[in-house]
Amino acid sequence: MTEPQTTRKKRANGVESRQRILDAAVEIAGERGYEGTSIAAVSAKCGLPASSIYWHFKDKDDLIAAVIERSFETWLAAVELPSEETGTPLERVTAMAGNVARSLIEAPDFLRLGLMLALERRPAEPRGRTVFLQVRDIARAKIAEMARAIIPDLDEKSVNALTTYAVAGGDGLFVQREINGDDVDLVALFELHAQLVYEAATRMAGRNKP
Amino acid sequence: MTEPQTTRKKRANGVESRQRILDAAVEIAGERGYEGTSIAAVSAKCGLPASSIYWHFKDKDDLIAAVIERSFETWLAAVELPSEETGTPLERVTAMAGNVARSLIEAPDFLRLGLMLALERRPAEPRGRTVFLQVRDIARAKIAEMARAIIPDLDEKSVNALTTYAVAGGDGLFVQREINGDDVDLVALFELHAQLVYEAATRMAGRNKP
DNA sequence: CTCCAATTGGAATGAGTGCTACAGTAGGCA
DNA sequence: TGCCTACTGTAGCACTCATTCCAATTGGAG
Repeated sequence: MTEPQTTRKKRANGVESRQRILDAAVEIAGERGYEGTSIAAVSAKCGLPASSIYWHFKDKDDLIAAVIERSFETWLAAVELPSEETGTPLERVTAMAGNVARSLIEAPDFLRLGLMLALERRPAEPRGRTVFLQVRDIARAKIAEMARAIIPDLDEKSVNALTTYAVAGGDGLFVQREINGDDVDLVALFELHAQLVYEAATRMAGRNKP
Repeated sequence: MTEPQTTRKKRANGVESRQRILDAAVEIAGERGYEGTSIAAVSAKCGLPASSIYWHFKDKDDLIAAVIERSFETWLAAVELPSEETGTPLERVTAMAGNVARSLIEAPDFLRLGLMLALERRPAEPRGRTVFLQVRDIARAKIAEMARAIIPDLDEKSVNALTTYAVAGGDGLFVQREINGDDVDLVALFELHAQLVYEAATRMAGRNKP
């Protein structure tokens, strides 16, 4: 308690301040979007003056990008915990979908904010939007890879269409829950989605090599 | 040409001005969202001074709500044109889905702007958001009604889940296209979606009354 | 013509915007 | 002890925001 070892104790509470700023920013940005997130509002919510925000972040764009990055990491931590490796392929896929659904309930900021940024198409694209799209492409690639692994007979065009469809379903179901609230059973709908995509995949594969 | 009959010819070009304002506003709002839509920007784009905008619309909120309403009507006109009444139920459902997809390509403003508003959750909800959610519920009810008509054995819980899933898929696929652009074949994916939902529906019905 | 209402033009208002400059403070290290 | 770096606080800049006021303009009605 007196002496920290590896990372020496920061002289001031700068790290904590940074977190407080990000906490405030993620809340406001999730409520009001990019333009609606004013430095003054973040400052008021976290109790730190604007100059502190500008000490920690280059500008507003940088702040929003950092918010996206951190909320992505939070979400990743929520998804990647358990991964059932047993059971039929359908069971595995369904379990994973349920897992993603639960992680989105637990840490929805990433996708909510990301979709808000993604739908905007302003001339000068905010860095946060770029970050979101990159990170999203990684998730997309993972799904595609899984599809190829489970059903090797699929041609690339089918893999592509199925992956797009799978991601889209996830987005859409998430949006439903954001709109209609807790009476949308996200886990059940994600599991249904996984099942339908899986069946479509096997059918597509069968059409190629019967 | 000399004498109009029912509605007398307006003295000035007020109606056309209103349209020009809405045209400019729908473009900017679709780019930048609610907060990003400034009266000054709309004024610059449509060539009319801010005072004219305030003559036609009570305030910014009123303008955005009007934008939503008009773009909804535009979209409705694009959807409701043809409706195949022949073929198997699956063919009819698929044809309708393709129709919706084409209408969304032709008139995407309504859903793009609506989703942007829907994802925001600011304390004082903008009127435009309310309008969007109401109008969306109507579309939802139509889908549910169609599901009951085509597959009468479905219990209400299944109808509800399937309807939510169907709408969510539509939203999600639309978002994919907004993000990834024209290399997303919206019509094909909507048709795939319709097929999968239809099959899930028949299976659910079979589980009830085999 | 005059009168009136519909519409436009431009300027002004006051609050809020992102952002910066800079002085002040406090902890770790010499 | 004093210096350096990390951070906080105040004040303010230049600009934009939504909104309002009011003086033109325009075109049909009497």
